Amino acid sequence: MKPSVVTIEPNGHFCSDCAVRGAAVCSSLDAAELREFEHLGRRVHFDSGETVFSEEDITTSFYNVLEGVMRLYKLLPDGRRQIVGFALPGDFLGMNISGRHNFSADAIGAVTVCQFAKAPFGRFIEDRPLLLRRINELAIRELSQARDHMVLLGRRSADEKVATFLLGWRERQVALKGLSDTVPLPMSRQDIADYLGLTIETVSRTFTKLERHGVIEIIHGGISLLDPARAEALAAA
Amino acid sequence: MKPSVVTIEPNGHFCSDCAVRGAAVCSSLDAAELREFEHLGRRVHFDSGETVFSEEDITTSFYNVLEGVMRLYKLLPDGRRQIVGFALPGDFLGMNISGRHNFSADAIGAVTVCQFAKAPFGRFIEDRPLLLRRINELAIRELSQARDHMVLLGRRSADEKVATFLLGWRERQVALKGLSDTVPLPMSRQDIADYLGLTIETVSRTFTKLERHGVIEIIHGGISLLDPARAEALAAA
DNA sequence: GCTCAAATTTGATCTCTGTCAATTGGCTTT
DNA sequence: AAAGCCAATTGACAGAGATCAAATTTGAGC
Repeated sequence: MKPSVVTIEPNGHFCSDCAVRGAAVCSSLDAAELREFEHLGRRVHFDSGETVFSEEDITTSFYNVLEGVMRLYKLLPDGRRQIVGFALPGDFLGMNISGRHNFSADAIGAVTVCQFAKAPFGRFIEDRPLLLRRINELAIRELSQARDHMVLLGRRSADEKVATFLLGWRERQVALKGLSDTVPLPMSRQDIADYLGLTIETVSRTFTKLERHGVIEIIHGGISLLDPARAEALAAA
Repeated sequence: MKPSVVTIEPNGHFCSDCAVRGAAVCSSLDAAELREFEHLGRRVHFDSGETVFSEEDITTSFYNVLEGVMRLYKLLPDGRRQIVGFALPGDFLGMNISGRHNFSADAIGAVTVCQFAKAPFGRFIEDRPLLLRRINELAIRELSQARDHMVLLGRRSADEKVATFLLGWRERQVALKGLSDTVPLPMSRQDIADYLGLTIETVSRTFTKLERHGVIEIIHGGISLLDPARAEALAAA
């Protein structure tokens, strides 16, 4: 939204104690490579609502999300928006073949990324097939998720969409922070609507309905999943 | 649909005069590698309607489409279907990280594929980073297409969906067979509906409406694009 | 050419979700 | 605490596309 005010920590971070080490691209590197890799990336912070990169921008960097949540979206000429995904710690952004980003990304809440300039990163990959393999793995995983989301967008009802979203989001939280039935939802209702191909009103009504039926409880900044089994049933339909 | 009757040409085909050489994965191989590669793949034919592989099947092979069209789709438990793409000559199928296919694929009309057993193909890639790079490129391109399709499914009207589909399909035909305003549509209306997240009736009505307005002419086995400019306008909206 | 089945088109109606509008709630600023 | 603002909720209504149903066209055998 607003022009980015970016804070670059000049120095003093180490991959070896990186929060996402193991989950991220860098999991394919050994200790020696990691030390070299360290010099390629810079930690960069973004404040809530800041845009990290925009669709059609020339790709100058790749990004490894370290902390926070980002929304990834595409806009139609008339302003309609489709959120194509939410990025969480461990996600790797910026791959493309056109040399331009094919979606926009902005921070939902405070975000920290590990930013790599495109050229040196490309050179680093060159003779590290394992890293390329890892990147390929991530791309294929995303492709699979994208296809799942197509099914949701094209063939599921509003109720199913919302239930599926809540369960899927919880799943990701669990993978990141461990099991809990309290699901934080840092994104707005509008974000959820644009992710599910619905309107904000329909999302809101569906949340209310789920709450009335005792499936969830709407709490500040998220929901509490009271009846996971019923939610699963709604999602599968 | 029916159990597959597969014809394996025992021998006598050569990558060097393969129709998709250059467009496909193999474009990254040099002459020497190609000769070795030749022994890995077998040409296999599928008749119209035959299933090449099914979602959740253990992945035993990769496929390079040589001729024909395939529909790639996912089913919900209750039978609703979402077609996640159509595969044309040059497309590479079977990549996944779970070891299982994450969609089903069947032949629309007669199809020829170049089939590779998973293990030897994996070994062949092992020490050929260029091939891996090429596969990665294809995955990333598909990912980009998948995201475009999410926008269509989530945020476009029926008219826009159909117009976008016709233009996109024509584009692929052009890339494959050269420019023509006659667009063959080998897939059924139901397939188109399941690709666009619509019903067959809506697709049919939209075709009729486009024809009434002089944008297309519905011809045997396809359409003729009478007014590409107006179609573009409808698609962009 | 004739028959039967399947695909497509067309029509009538319904309903889910969108649109428009007003209200409520939460948070920040003063 | 009051004012102002934005996000979220709720209500009333409308419409795009789905559903149900029937007619028509197309294609495969015979």
